[in-house]
Amino acid sequence: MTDSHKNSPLDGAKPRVRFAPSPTGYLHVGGARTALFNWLYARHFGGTLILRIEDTDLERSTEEMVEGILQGMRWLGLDWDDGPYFQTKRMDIYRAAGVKLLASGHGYYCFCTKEQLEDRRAKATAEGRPPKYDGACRKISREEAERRKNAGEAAAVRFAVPESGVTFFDDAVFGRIEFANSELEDFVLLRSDGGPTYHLSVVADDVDMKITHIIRGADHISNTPKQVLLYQALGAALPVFAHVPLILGPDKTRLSKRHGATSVISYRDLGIVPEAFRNFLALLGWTPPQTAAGTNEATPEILSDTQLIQLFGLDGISRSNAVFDNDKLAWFNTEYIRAYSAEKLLPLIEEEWTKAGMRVDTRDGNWLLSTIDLLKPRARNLKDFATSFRAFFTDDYPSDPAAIEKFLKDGNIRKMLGELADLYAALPEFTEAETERVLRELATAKGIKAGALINGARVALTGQGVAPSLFAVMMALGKERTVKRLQKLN
RNA sequence: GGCGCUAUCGUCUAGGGGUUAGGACGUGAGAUUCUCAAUCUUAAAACACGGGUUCGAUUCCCGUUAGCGCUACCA
Repeated sequence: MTDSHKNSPLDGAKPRVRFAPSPTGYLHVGGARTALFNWLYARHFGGTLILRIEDTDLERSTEEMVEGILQGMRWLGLDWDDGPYFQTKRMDIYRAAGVKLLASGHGYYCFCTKEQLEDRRAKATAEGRPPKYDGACRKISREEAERRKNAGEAAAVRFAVPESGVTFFDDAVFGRIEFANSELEDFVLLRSDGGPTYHLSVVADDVDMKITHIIRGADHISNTPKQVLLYQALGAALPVFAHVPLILGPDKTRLSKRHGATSVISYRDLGIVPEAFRNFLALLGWTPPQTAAGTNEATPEILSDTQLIQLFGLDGISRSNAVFDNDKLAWFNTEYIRAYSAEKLLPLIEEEWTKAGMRVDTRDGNWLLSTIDLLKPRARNLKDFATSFRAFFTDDYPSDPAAIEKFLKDGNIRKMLGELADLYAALPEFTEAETERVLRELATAKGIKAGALINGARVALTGQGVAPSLFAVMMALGKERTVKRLQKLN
C-alpha cells in the first residue's frame, strides 16, 4: 500500500496538484519530469492536476512558448484536469493578497530604485557583506509611506521577514529543512508597476487553487521558506512540499542546451516514442517499490502508464540529482518499438515518411504491416524507417559506399548476382525456401561461400550492409524488385 | 563568500549495524550466424575521505572534500 499523502493537510481528501511552467522557454526535460510526477501523483490518487502558466515575467514570456509547452505535454500524453490558467489574467488575486499583507503589517512600501539597490548590492559584495536588502524602507512610518505613495512616488511592496527565529517545512522527499530567518531578505511582493513577483503569485495561486501538494524541482528549496512565511502571513494551511532532485547532463552540470537536446519535442524529432520517453523519465529520480522485499527478483523497468500510475508515490523519489543517460533512453525506445504492433507503428512511421518527403505505396496493407514487423526488431528509433530501411519502401534510396566496398567490390560476385537474378526471374515459386535453395546451389556451383553471395545481395537489394535475413528481405521486396535490383549490378 | 541539499559500479538505482553489496543500461569475452540487431552464457565494474559510536560500520553521528541549488522589482 502506497500512502504517500499521509502528510497531507487534507487527509483523506483527493490531492490537488499543479504543474506551473514559466513560458520563457520550451518544455525542457526537467520540466517534463516535474509535470510527469505531478500527473502520476494526481492519477494515482484520483486527484486533480491543474496547469498554470506563470507568465508574470512579461519581458521573457511568449505565447509561442506556451504553445510549445502544451505541445510537449500532449506529446508525452500528460493531460490536465483544470486550466491552463494564466497568471497575467489573475492579477486581481495577487493585488488583493498584496493589500491584505500590507494591511496586516506583513508588507511595506519600498521606494528604493533599482539603481540604488544595485549600487548597494555591489558595494556590499565588494565589502564582503551578504548582498541582502538592508531594510531601509522598513523603517519608514506607515503614514509617511502612504503619503509618498499617494503623492505618486513609485513603490514596490516588500515582505517584512521576521528578524529572528527559524522557518522550516517538512519536505516529503528531503525531510525537515530549516532556515534561519536572519538569512532571508525582505523580498519584493509587488513590483513598482503593481505586478506580482514570483513568491507572491505562486502562494496566492496555490492558496486560491487549494493546492495540497507542491511537487517541483529542488531548485525551489531555497525559495520555500519565503513562501512558508507567506502562507503563515496569509493565514493559510501549508501544503505538502515535495522537491524533486535535478536532472543533470553527462558532465554532471545542470542539463542545458550545451548538452544537446533539452526540449522534449526534440526527442520526438529524434524518433523517440513518447511512451518510451515517459517510462525513461519516470525512472529518473524515482524507483518503484520493490516487488517483494528480500527477494532478488529483478524489478521490471519497462512499465506501462497504468503500472506507473499504480506504483507511483512520493516515497520512491530519490534525493540526489540524476544524470540523463541517452543510452538508456535508446534502450527503452527499442524495447517499445519492438513491443508495438505493426498497426500501432504504422501511423508513427508514416509521419516519418512525410517528414522525409518519401512517397510510399501504401495500397497493400498486409505487405506494409509484415514489412514493418520484419524491420522493427532492429529499429533504434522511428526515423530508421525513413533512413536505414528506406530501400524497403521506395526505389529511391542511397547506397552505403562502405557496404559496397566491403561486399560488392568483387566483379565476379557482381556477375554471379546477375546470374542469380536470371535464375530468380525464371523461378516458378518465389518463396523464402526456394530463393535460398537457388542461391546456395549457385554458390556451390561456383565454388564460393554462400555468405559471399548473401552479403553482396544484401547490399544490392537494400543499399546497406545491415539488414534482416536476406531471404526475408527478398520476400518483403517481392520478386520483381529483387530481380531488378540484382540485375542493375552489371 | 553566505545559506541549503546531496554523496553505493561509467550511468540510473536497491539495500542496510554482521550480505558473495542486488538489479537495469552501457562495456568486454564466448556461443549462434548471412551482415546487423536480437537471443543465450559469461566477465569486469561501486559503498568519496577522515574521525568517532559500536564487539562490529558501506549503513548511525561529526568533520573534510566534491558536486549541485538559491543568493533579482526572473520564475
